[in-house]
Amino acid sequence: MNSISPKTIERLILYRRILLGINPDEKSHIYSHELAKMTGFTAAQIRRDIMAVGYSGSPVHGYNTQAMINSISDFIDAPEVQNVALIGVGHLGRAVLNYFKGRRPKLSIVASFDNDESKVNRVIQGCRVIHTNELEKSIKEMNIQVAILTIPAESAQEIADRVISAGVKGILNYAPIKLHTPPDVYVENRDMIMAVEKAAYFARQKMSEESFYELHT
Amino acid sequence: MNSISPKTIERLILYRRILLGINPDEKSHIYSHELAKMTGFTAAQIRRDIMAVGYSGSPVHGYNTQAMINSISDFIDAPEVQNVALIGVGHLGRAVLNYFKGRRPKLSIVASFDNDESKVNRVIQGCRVIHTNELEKSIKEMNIQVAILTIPAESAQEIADRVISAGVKGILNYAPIKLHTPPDVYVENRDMIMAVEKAAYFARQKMSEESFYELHT
DNA sequence: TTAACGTTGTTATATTTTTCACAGCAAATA
DNA sequence: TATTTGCTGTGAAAAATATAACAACGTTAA
Repeated sequence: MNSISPKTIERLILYRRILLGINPDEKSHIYSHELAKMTGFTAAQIRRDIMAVGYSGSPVHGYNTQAMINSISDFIDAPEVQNVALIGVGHLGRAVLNYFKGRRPKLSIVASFDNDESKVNRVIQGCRVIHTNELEKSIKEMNIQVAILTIPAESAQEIADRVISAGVKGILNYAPIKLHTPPDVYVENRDMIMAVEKAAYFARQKMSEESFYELHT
Repeated sequence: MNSISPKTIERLILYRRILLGINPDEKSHIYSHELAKMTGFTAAQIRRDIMAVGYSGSPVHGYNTQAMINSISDFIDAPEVQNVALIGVGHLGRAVLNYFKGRRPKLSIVASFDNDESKVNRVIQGCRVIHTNELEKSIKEMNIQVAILTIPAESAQEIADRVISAGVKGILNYAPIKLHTPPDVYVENRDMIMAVEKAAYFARQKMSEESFYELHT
């Protein structure tokens, strides 16, 4: 049972995205160093990652783009469509719905929830809004395993508890709070405030690196 | 020049957030294992990270929350306020503005940009919208070093090039595309589609782990 | 006073992740 | 035919990251 690293998963998802953007009629094959250039990773790392999904390229032509997409998809995607719920139809929720809409055939945001009566039953970004009262019921009915939390920090833990009780196993958490969850639930945190702080910190680092080199040339 | 790892930076930002949420009158000190419980990291790792910022606790009382906040802040924050720009005042942009507003005293989103005439000059989430035509000019005038890109993938590279030409050193990129940037610019990618795919993948993993254990007990 | 306790700071160890380096191979070339 | 070329796949090495382990040390309690 050799588990694959989360970082590799992220990269594989990126490779697939890039490959999907290539017209196979114009370019049926691709070399690891070409993908490296496009993704910013190293060629060796790409070869390693590809190894992990069990696909092999040709030493002469490189990787067949279609075959590689298929291998990655076999590895990453579920055999059938996975249903996803989005909780919190504010600006962020709408943005996610909009970005995501129709992008991944094997993933479908089938329900959105909000406790704002004025939103309930409206269809927003192609998704009908259900009242949060119905959260557990709807999640069970629709067999939803993944939940996206685009709600304020104050309500995040409560909602997390509720979706988990209804059977959700993966949470994408945009609330700037550490969720307390059982070990059989995966949580991916996307803290926007932290992201800005991080970018600002490393921007500063880059600036000081620059002045360092200027001094030493 | 001992550089600190990005992972440690992320954790430090989280520690500070948690510490800021503690009332110092009720709890003036905290032990590494308490922070561990709250953050989900291990106590050893927390002690390590704290070491990196040069703060020391007491073997008896643990860490003084205020002193620790100050040490982390001295380490993470710039001495003066860093100015940040947000480009793309759609749903996502508004969400970021709203989440971020007033959260970090040393970071200020001082300008937002959009090329939709109907938004220009309106004040959205407390920030006046400037036309994208004025991007370079405004960034230089306001001495902005960090840019948040909440725009569609199609325009992301062009905008990135432009903000970099105007002096930006850190980019927080929400567009689902790999930006091509010079080495003296830091890019933090926050790809929402990928985040959903990742959460879905690991949700599935958790489910199969579970059935694995069920079979073997 | 002395011993036991519980925590930090830090060194050592383990683990994970990335990079290097090169054998092996088919095609192109001489 | 023999040689060169330029790729992949992968074992080995290196680098980065996390964990374990424990001395040192006030405090508490006997």
